[in-house]
Amino acid sequence: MVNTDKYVSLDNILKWDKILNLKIATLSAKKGELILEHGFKCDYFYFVSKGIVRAYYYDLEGNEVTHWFTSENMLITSPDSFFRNKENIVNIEALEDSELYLITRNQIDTILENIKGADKLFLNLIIDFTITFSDRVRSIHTESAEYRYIKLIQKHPNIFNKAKLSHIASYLGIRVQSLSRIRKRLIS
Amino acid sequence: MVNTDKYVSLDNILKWDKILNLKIATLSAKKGELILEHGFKCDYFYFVSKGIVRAYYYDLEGNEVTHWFTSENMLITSPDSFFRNKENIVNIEALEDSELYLITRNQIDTILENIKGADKLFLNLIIDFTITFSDRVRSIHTESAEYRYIKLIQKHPNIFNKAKLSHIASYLGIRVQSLSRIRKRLIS
DNA sequence: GAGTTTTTTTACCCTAGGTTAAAAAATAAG
DNA sequence: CTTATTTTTTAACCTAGGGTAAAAAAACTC
Repeated sequence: MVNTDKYVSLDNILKWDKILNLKIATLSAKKGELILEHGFKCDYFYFVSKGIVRAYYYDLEGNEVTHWFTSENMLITSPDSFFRNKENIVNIEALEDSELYLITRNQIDTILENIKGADKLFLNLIIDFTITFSDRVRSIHTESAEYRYIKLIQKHPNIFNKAKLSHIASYLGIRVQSLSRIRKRLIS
Repeated sequence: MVNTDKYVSLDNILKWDKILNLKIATLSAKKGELILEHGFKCDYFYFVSKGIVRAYYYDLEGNEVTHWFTSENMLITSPDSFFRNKENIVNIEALEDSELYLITRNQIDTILENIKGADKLFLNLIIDFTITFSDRVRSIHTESAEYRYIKLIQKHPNIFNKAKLSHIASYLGIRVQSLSRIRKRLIS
């Protein structure tokens, strides 16, 4: 029962599901389909085993704002709804046909209570979330939209080649038109 | 040895220190003193038992940019240095005379291995970090600097009445002059 | 409490990105 | 293919905040 992995992986999930008989649910989502809708509670930690998904919310004018992207073998949820029981504000949609594992809080508790070392895996998972968002704040505050766009495309071509420009623009905190302007500037 | 608290508190730290003989170090920092300097590793999770501290880094032009503030009974660290062993980029300074407990990774491991329920406390702690930063990104992308300034002052008067305007401005992602302009607009 | 240093405000002009609207290009649907 | 729809680009003008510099106010220092 010793676990030597460093992250919560699909292998782990399948193993835990089998050992503890958790009956973790799965979900197939077609391109464009909503996986989670805002306004309710978020009951799952979603593990994306296939595809790419996008979380977004609306600003005061009703524009979609991309919060983050998640691709294969990564987890996504609405932290303050899933962990703190607040009303969920994000929508999660599939950017291409996707497959997900839906893990509940109870299942996580069961895993934490029965699998030695799982606490460190989940801790590491959440630490990665923290580092990612923390660095995102730093990036927004110290780097230009143009620089951040270039960095994104280079670092995550798989994600950003599938996303619409409007998704990327709002992820960067700018309008599509501005991103288009930036792209034009980059070509010449 | 059952632990019913929800967060990593000073009480917890003192109790763990006693039970496990961790010999957690303490640090007194005078107003203006640096608690952590960038360029090295960050070896501690800092628990602020008294005072207010500020974490900041430098942008490409050499301007200080406030990353976050931490006041009494809260923890602060450089997540990707402390947890991932990267070179630390933040400086942490005392905004007033402060007292801190310095917790090492080994001490945390010892706590996790010996105290039943501590895993959930640390998990909750890191989840709060994630929620805070995640919401900060949302806030930056959907709310004006003026609105975010008003919100800060109302929500954390204790912190933001002690900080210089330049600290608050860079926390908001704007220049002091712009914050000054916003403040003038708010008076009239 | 006069003088020095730091912080905050003000003012002027500048720029990245916003807004609105329309054209062009790419996708999807028949 | 052809048409309809969605996405991306372009353009003209607007605005929040940036850059520079200097004045005013506040906070230390001796």
